[in-house]
Amino acid sequence: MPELPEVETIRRELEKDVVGRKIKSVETVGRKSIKRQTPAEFVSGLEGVKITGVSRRGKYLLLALDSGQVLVVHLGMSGQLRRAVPKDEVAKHTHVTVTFTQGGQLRFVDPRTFGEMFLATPDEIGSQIEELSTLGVDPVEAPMSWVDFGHLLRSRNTTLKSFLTDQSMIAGIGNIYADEILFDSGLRFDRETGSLTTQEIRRLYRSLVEILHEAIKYGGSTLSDGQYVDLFGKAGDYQSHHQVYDRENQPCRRCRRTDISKVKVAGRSTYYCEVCQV
DNA sequence: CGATCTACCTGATGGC
DNA sequence: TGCCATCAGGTAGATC
Repeated sequence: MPELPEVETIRRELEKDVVGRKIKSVETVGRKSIKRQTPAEFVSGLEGVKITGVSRRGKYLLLALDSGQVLVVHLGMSGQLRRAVPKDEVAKHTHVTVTFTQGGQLRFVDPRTFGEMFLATPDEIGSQIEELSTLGVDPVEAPMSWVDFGHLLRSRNTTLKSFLTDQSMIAGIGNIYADEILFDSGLRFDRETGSLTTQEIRRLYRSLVEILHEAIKYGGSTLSDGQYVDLFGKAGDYQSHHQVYDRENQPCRRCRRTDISKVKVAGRSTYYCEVCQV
């Protein structure tokens, strides 16, 4: 579900809304979302602790705590963080409920349970925890030069889509934004990383940064299943700006001559325009 | 190293 | 109406 733009939308809201709050109590249900430590360890690491900041690396949210630990949140395919008050109805698949001393709650809801929450130290995040320590550059938090991007691109011998969605290269791009970025740059998903001209590299990097920023501006993408919503349950708006994703057999908005194609690559859908992307 | 498939889950949707 | 197959924003691990 959520890729960089959706996670960044939530990060910005958390920054305004939960930083400075103190955690009174934490309730976990089962351990579908708490996989790396016992629920008791998780709960005791949070109770009485204050949230001091919220950052993001790729699709990971990092809530800094005044205990020195970090609350790491990954939303997986279907995870949601939702602000609530205790009397609000508890949604199905609510696995973690954090209650603040000043009132109000933060709830983690995740039907498919691919998401998770855990506590770690900054040290562990930097060196021990594989997924985080091997994460590539975040293109919104730490943009690089297109020249460096070119070096990174050439360090791998694969297709553009597989490069873009490789979290150890560029952090945060998933299936939707890879397709949108490739369309915007006029490049096919199956072009080899080593085949790009200097101009194409520059165009790809410019599209990458632009698309992600545009998507953040519109609050991310909410597809027809309505799964992605922000902290307050609000859907994103960027889906109406999609040029290719989920637009199979609809006319290309650029050339207007062709219908958008959809193919399966390594089990995932890929949308593209046969005419506009070469 | 790189490509592909599987598994982890629940729920929505479409065909018959 | 039910039943079955297929699909879904992610990631890790096995296999070739």
